Amino acid sequence: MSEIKDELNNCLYFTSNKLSRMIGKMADQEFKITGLSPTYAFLLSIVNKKEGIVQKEIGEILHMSSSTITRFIDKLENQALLKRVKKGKNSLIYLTEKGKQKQAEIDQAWENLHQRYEKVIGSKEAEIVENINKISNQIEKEVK
Amino acid sequence: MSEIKDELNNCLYFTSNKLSRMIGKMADQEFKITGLSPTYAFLLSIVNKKEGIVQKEIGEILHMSSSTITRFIDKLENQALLKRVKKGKNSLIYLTEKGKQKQAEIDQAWENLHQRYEKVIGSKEAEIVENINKISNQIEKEVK
DNA sequence: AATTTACATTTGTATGTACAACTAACTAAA
DNA sequence: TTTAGTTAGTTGTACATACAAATGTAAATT
Repeated sequence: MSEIKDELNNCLYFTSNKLSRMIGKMADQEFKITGLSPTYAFLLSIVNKKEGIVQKEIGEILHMSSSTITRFIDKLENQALLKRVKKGKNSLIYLTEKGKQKQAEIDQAWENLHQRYEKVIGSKEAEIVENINKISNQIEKEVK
Repeated sequence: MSEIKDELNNCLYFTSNKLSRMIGKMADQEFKITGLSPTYAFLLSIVNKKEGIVQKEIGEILHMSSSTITRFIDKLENQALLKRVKKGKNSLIYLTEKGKQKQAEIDQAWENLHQRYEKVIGSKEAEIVENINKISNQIEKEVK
């Protein structure tokens, strides 16, 4: 019984799933002030940094499949936070005024989230995040 | 543009989501031989270690909500891999013969998964997993 | 014993995400 | 310039997961 717990806790698949769900909850809480879930907010930030970006590139930045990006953009377009401009086979994405105005809230939420988890995990934060990032990139290569 | 990538890569929420999706893919591949997805397989292993376990405890071990566990068990029961025995307000969970026979495959898949990602992330493996585990436990406390 | 409170499980519903199949548009080769 | 191949985006469908409300059962209080 406690063996199986140990086995799970030694499993990268299991622990990183767990971490993802937990930090996800924290992020949901902090991004509540924006009325968006964190990933949607990040997508908006990406467009904010590069108006006219194409969907494919958004997918690459977020490491998400293009169908997922289509769906996210559908929703954000419905909420009038961004708009598509079709150009040949591409869709160029731009923020609306309303989308631009969200940005301040998003930045705030993002900062709050960082501060909150930094308080929990302490000073090793940067190192840990970097490690996680490195591993996931390696696995990404291995897996596709 | 590259700034936003950096910002994302420094964000624990984002990186751990990414890691979770990537290792998830790897795990799906390795658990294909069992005909189950990894979490279902883990659930079966838990029951295997403790026949008659109640659902609540399974949820605690897997750190998942009880409704999720209900749904998982529904499916595994449909596949005749385990069965519920109602006892008062509890459901006691037991493996069927078929469920017991799966166990060897599951252990194999699990081992294959470990070996595969160990090859990728190298010798720091244990340390990294432990770190992730610690962090997610801390965050879990903070967040509920 | 009757009533309230607490707890375990289930159900309804919603969200994030992926894959495979499809369409539309561009590119290269014949 | 027609044909074949490639790429970007969309749609259908499916799965994991959560939360809140509902149900059923047990325990505690009156």
